Amino acid sequence: MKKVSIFWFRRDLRLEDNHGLYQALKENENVLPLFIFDKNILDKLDNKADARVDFIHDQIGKIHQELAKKGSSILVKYGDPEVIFKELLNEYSITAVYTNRDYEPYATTRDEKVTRLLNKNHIQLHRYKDQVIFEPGEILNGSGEFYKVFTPFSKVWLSKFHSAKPEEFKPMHWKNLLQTSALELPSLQEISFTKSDISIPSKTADEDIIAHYNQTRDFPAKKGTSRLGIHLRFGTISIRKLALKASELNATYLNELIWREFYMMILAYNPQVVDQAFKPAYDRIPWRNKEEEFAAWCEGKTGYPIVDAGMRELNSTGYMHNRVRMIVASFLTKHLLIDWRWGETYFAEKLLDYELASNNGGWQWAAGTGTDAQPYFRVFNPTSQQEKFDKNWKYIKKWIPEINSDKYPKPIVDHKFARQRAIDTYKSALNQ
DNA sequence: TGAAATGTTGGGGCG
DNA sequence: ACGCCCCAACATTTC
Repeated sequence: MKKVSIFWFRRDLRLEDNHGLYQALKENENVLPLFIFDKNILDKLDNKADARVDFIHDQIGKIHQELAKKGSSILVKYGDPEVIFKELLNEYSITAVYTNRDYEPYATTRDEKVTRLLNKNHIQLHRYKDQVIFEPGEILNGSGEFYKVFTPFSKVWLSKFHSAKPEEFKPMHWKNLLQTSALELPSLQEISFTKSDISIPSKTADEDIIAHYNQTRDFPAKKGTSRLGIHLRFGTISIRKLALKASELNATYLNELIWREFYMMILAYNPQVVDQAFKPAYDRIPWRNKEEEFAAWCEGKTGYPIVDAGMRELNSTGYMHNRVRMIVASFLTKHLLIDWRWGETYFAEKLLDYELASNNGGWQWAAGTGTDAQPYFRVFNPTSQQEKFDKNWKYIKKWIPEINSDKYPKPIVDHKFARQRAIDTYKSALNQ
């Protein structure tokens, strides 16, 4: 049996500045890169033309080609990771396994199982910090507890960041890759998926966009946001490089990266937020949950142009501008009084840049149920939001061509009425 | 990273 | 010059 060390790729699909890969190559010879299409995750996706799976498949293909140039290859498997590792133990003499940490509830459980399996075989699973600047537990308050409010968290984050800037992991010791002929990659069909017709934007972060982020980010008709979400999700860019760039270019943008880590930390310490309000009292709200209203929201037929434009952008591109995400989330939870979990699930299915921690945090923020939440009586006015952020109707017209015709629906509910209903409903639920 | 209602202030018109 | 009113602009409170 061939003696190898394994580097297990997950949400870090790049060869440059990859912490775990760097360590594996530095400390071992014959490093075999591995990727597993995780059946546990993929089986839950109903859409078998999911652009994210397509994207991952493409990225693995690119890594495969890059490794071939170095005389190596990536081993790609499809199945339950624990089962796959059992098989690998029979095929290879494994000296160690390296990987980067992932803090989501499922990932944590999976990694514990794999750790137990490997340890039984006297193999270590070495895990490294790679997808964040500061991971859960690194930023705590004076009493050693996690922060429940963003602002003090961000102050500590920034001071730590400025006192010790992250460095790129290089040079990579490529000579320690296992030299092997190219291993076969499974096709999309072999993992039960097909090509999506949604294409993923390139990862070249336009520096101008980041530099002007604070001035342009709120206007959905402009190219004012980086659209790097999916690349942060799957690790096709390095958070270290991006955070350094952000700290040079735009404090507001850097702040968004801190929000990302804030919500990752909140999720790691409070895994129950996946399906419960961070503030338990808010689970007493009697959601109306009208199916037909939810359908109208999903389809972009609420009769509120800024809401409908956002939902249509999401449905046809897998992306929605961040300002509009807040507006549609406020509308669903406040105007229609539909459970934030319904909206969160819909976003999870549609958003290419879907990140559990951020999506959950954002929805709980909008619904007013989360940490550092907006008070429940803050109800976005979809009309004034539109007047502020899309006053020339440019974004709206792009996504709702029939906006001025009689085909466009009348408002699903009167704003003034719905606002009052939301405030009253929240108030009486919380006073119980 | 609200919005709407209510309160305050101060300038200008006017007797 | 003064008081009064109106009202816009801004500030504060309330939901």
